[in-house]
Amino acid sequence: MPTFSLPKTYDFTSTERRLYQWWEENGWFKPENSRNPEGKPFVISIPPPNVTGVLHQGHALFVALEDLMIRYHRMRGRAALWVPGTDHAGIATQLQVERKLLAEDSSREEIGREAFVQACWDWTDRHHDRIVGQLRRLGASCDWDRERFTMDEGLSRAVNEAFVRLYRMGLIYRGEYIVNWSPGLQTAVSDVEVEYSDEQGALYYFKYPVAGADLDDGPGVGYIPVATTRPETILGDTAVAVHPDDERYRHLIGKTCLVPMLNRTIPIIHDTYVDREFGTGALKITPGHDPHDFEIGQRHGLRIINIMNKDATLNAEAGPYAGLDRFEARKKLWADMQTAGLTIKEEPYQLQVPRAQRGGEIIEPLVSMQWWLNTDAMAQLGLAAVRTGRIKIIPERFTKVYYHWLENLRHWCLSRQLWWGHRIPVWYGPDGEVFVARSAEEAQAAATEHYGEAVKLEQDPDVLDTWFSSGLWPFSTLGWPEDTPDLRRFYPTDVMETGYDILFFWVSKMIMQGLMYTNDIPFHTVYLHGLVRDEHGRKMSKTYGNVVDPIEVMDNYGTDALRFTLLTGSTPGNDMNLSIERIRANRNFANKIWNATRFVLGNLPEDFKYAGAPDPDQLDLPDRWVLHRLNHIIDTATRLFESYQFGEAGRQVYEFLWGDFADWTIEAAKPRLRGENPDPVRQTLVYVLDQTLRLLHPFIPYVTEELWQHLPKAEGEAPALIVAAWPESNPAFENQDAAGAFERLREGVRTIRNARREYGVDPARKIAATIDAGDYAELFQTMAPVLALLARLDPDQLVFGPAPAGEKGSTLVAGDITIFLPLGGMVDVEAELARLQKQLAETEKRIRGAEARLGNENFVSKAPAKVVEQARQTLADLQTQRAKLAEQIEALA
RNA sequence: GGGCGAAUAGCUCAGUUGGCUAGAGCACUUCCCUUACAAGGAAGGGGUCACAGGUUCGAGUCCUGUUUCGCCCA
Repeated sequence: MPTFSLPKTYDFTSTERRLYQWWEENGWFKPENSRNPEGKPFVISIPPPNVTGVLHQGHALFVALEDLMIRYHRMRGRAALWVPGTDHAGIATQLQVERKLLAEDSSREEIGREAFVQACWDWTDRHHDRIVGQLRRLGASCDWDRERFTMDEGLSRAVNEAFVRLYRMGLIYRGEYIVNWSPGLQTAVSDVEVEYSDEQGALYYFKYPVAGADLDDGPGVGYIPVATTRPETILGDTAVAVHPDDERYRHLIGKTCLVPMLNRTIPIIHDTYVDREFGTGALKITPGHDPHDFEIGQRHGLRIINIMNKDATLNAEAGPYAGLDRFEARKKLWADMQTAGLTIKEEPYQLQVPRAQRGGEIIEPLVSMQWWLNTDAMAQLGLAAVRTGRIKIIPERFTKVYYHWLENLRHWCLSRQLWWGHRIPVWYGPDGEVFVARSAEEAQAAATEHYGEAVKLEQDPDVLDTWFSSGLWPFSTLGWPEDTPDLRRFYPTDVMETGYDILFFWVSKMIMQGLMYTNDIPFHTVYLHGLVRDEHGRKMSKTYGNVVDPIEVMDNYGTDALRFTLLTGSTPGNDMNLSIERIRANRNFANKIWNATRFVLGNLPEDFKYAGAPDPDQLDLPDRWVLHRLNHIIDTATRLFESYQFGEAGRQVYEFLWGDFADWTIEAAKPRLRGENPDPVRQTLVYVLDQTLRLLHPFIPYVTEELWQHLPKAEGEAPALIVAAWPESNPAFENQDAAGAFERLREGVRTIRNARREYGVDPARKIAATIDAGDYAELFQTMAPVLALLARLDPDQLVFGPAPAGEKGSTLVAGDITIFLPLGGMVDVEAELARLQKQLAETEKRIRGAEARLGNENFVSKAPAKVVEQARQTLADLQTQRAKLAEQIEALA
């Protein structure tokens, strides 16, 4: 009878690659091939992974979420477009290539800039296929024909265009300010690329000698006591500051003191920034090597001394300490000061050490010449876009974080002293004249005009911060600055889905830059996900050895299992703990769907004609019930999708498929499939399964597509689940009565099963039963074969009506249904009595609760009618149950 | 120092306009290879929803405070 045979377990390895290829070959990832190609688009730009990176759970999570949204909207008939691509990841890539050169006993300096950039391209090309292949493996339904790379020609043009525009608006300027310098990487990094770690250090107290006084005259006269965590910066001090109201030091304001060991004369100034409570209450000022000091220095017109070389050794300004590394210099200077009697004490101190986000080395603040972006106006635009609700952030609490950050945004240091990246589109003439242009040719032309003759120009050696090009991503990938058809049709995009950890790095920059150049928001919704941690909530790290490799997981449990775990285990904005146990459970879920489908297909005759949505009037109770439930689950899932509660949607459908469809619908179908009129049962099974596979497709695309392909199709149905229509609830399936009746049947079955266990009835033994179902008697009677199968009753001894008098057995009460099991000698009268009394006690307790509730005038008058009605119904049911129980107890006693 | 999040079963977590006896997976107990599925089925045990107040007819859910842990910002 079966028209084919599916293997007993779902083999994902053979399925996944084949299906992905099939989808792609048919062009279903493209908006042009959606069911409604001219319809409203739904667009996501991928957060471009580092092109040289390796897939981790963060990637897996974002792919799962974004692919889910894309597939959902595609099924809903939107022209869904997911724009893929990768990021050149300036520092990360450069570091990798440098490491490789080092292994070959070479260096970037040795091979030169041009060869180095070429090496980076080679490296990029080699790694590109790996990361992209891994994204594909996750099932990402991106339009690969539209794939972009941040360094490709079009995007590079976009970067230059953006830079030139900002420059002409007067927002980009070159200046010598304090930056976060990474000595190992030999480049400036932006504020967001610095992380502060709490580390044990020391606070060094020492004497700042007052000029013309004697040290021995003590604090406040001979010297000012000062404390610092970085003694080597003393060498760059250009003032000592005290609070203007500080009695201890105010008389010294205007005098000068001498820099220890160097004996440079520096002024003693006053500034309310000084915290009198901290340290000694006096502050050394090093404008060249501390951001706060830099600001104080600007206020007071102090000299800036740079004591450090780019590699963090000290320079000539450090006098005798020149040439020493920063930490050696700290030791030596302190030792010398001890000898000179200038030190007071050292005490342990918890300090916040600035470290590079990449590489982790200690960042040195220092002053250098960089290109800067004035973000004041952009920040206002970015704030307004969210404040007015044009852009919504999910979860909502992150809007506050976003506001706070933008309200305090400082100018953005755009230059990076790297070789891998977008070269800053600035050229210098022989006299230092600046030419900012979209290309070398344009710069040359401008220079020729300026000088009246062709001159040789030098391009700025630096590259731009990677995040500058990433900030253009949602529109540069669609063709901006050209006015392309894609840009017109697909911009603004819809959702930006990414991790909350890059809200500042990236999301804010896309919003600001989008508003700046496109005069529009880049997306209307920002959906932020959390970090994927290990099963005990620890951050995954190679050193811990707790990394759960997505590739390995997919090898062992399948892509669907991984996706479903990530999707149902996470809630927006919260970190999630990923455990293999859970993944295994979800692999089992895939297998459950597989086998449920096997059952359905195995029960279809060869000439089966699928009619689509069944006519409920032709159906039995279990079918009408499951359609009613299906209706509910469709509405619930859709509502949850629309409110971005994907995890909850997945869990609900899971419960439905396993708990309602597999455990009850299929079981209840079994006897009827063997009965006289199996066709309506088959129709229902196919229909419900078809609809459920649709609901699950965005979560677990592979197993659902594979199975859906085997299902019979209605006339004119889509060729693949990926482009099939999202289910809609059907008012004709709404049937509260059938739902209620089947729930009672379920309750009856459960009660019988429970009693069988309690009395130790052999599971294989079919027993007799007399069921008094009251108002449901007729319905139950028609369901006799179903009841018999589910509760393992003997169909020949299944009687409907009142329990026979005087027979030995057990009487079960479930609501208004009474079931008598003639178990004869297995039943002990006393135990039976005790069981019934226990149930009666419980029932009475609940009745008291319900009565108290309904007796409350306020509840009846204030609670919604629906809730009150439900409470009354519950009470009535309980009262019926109580009466039946009392009856039984009396009969036994 | 400021802000945010978490605290619910042994473990990992759901629980979003406040409304049935607070759910799931894993683990646990007992039983079953019943022709869809042992990656399964059936029946169970297990929770003072961190603590203390408050609002409300009704609070895991809202408000205030406290404790512990984590994150972000300065």
